[in-house]
Amino acid sequence: MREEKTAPTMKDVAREAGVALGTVSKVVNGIPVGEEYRLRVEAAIEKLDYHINSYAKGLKSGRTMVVAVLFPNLISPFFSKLVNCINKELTKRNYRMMFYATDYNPEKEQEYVYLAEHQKVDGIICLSYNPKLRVSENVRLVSIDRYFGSQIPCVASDNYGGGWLAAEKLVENGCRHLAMLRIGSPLPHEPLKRKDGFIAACESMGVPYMQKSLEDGMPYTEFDDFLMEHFHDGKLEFDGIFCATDSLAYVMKGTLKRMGIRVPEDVQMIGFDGSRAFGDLDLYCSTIVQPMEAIAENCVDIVLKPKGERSPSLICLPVTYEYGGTTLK
Amino acid sequence: MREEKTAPTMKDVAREAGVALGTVSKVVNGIPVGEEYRLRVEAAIEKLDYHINSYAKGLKSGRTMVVAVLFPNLISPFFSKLVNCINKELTKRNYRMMFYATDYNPEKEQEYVYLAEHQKVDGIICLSYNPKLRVSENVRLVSIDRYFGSQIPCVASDNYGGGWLAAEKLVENGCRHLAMLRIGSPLPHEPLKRKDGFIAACESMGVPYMQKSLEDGMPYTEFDDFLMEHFHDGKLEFDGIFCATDSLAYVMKGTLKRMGIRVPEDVQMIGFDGSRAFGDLDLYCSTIVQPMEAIAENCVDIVLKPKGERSPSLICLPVTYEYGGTTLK
DNA sequence: TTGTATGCGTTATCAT
DNA sequence: ATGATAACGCATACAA
Repeated sequence: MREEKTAPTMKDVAREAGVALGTVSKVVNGIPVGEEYRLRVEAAIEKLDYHINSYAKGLKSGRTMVVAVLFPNLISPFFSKLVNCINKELTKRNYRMMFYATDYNPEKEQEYVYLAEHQKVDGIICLSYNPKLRVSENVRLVSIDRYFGSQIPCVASDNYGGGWLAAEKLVENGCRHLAMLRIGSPLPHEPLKRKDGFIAACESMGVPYMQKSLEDGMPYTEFDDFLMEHFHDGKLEFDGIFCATDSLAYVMKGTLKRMGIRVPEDVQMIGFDGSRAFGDLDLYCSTIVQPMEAIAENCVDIVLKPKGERSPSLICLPVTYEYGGTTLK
Repeated sequence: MREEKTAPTMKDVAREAGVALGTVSKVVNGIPVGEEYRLRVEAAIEKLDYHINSYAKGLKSGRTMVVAVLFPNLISPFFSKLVNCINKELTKRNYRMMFYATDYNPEKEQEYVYLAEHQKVDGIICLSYNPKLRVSENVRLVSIDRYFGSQIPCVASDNYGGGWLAAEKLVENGCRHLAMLRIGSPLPHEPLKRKDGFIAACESMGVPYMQKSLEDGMPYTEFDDFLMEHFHDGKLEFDGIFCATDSLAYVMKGTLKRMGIRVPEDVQMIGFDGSRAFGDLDLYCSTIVQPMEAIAENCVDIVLKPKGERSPSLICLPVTYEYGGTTLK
């Protein structure tokens, strides 16, 4: 009667190949050994269908080839698409991805950062809403969209440039009075710069603008009120709107339609993110597209850098404008 | 000068608490020890900020508290939402999720199944397109939407019932001539039953119907041709369309609009999945909603069942109809 | 260049 | 109930 079948170990391979344990280890890890030995070991590995035990390896070496990725969720298309890119990038480098959903909850974010550290991941990539996230010195952590200080590298889109570009494009398309709508997390983070860039562009071009920021918890209906306040004799006071996200632009498009205001004939609109229906079909609106692949690539590059190596504390990646039906062009 | 700081181990805790190593292990794992000892150990753990090394534990115990999740990608809203639910469900049970994107590639699917096995995950949940996926006996694997035989449990929506429900709802809304559009993977999988249920309902109600299946690689324009063939004198031959997915319904809505056919006035349309813009805003169409949470819960329940325990080989979960603008009600 | 021996942090099996 | 000790599978320093 056969004993309970258990996965073959290096010891088994060594016995099968008639070499020492250490030799097998070297072959497996690509350390040069005699041609003769290597072939024997490889044959034995093949024959026994041997695979290295990543837990034993991780225990011994301290490296686990796993990166933790912390995002609020996978529901929002921006998040899921970015996580998809990060995963692809990690896979390309033979790393695996452990995913944690933080649900926008600062305590969970902190808890999962600790958890991931104790789980001995090789690095953490997080998109955090916790302004005072703490992280141990031992683990590389890369932040997306939130700058935590010069010790923690942050990767983001060029939000400032994107805001600027949005204003420019609206004006290029003939708008003369702009407005910006956004939902303002009260906490500072990179996407806030969308507003700064937008305003700077307006002032630089000498174009009048107004803006409405909603505090985090407020219902979108506040925006409806804002629109109504500036709606006289069937006409809006502005002819171009920059929404801080595509999601917001999508909602406002509905509101405007209900008010009988035509987009883009009466008012043009630009969003931010580059979200597409079903991930790869139509844009929801004309938009400032974030370079997901580049963000992912930079995050992974940095998170996998050797611990000693210094890395930039903030990387801003260029955005582009894309037409999506809510502007003239 | 302090030595390179390294995480405290059970040994450190034991020394600090003045007890034996084994006692610490017991406390950590909730095995009863003397009150006195327990308190001392707990204090030491607190003081040293001790955390168990999951790799050492995994090496010894064989259990890793990690489940591998294999999906084609995280771009499609159906996938990302379902993965989000699965992750939530795993987290609830203190498990972690390792994610692998298979990119619809059968070889990758097989490779990642092997990889996950060798990585000693406690289970695998996969949505696979590989008809001849092989999996070792040692790992629990749960399949979503594809039945691999009675040894591998499969969780799916009640696709047959969903198809039936779609036909019923269209007729209820006044349709008298139905059509079904779908992109047929040539391989058998549960969603194929959408068609079967639809047809059975049509025949049971005595309602005439036609259907168009596209082979996997074909461009959607084939559907345009199909519509044109059945478009005479500004009128379609049918007044109700069931699309096999919301994504398809979304595309067809565009096509119909370009043809000057009004939805839902001229033709009503029902999709399948329950996808929402931005994950939680509007439905793209009237649709048969898949119960994501229930699917996730069942997958996780089964995948975490002890190895010996038998589980059902197929679970079909009830779907619901939801109005989304492309039907009269 | 190859083989041997030790230890990584845990769990589990024993005596005590 | 507690404590000493032997694995778990691998990497590596060191000896041959």
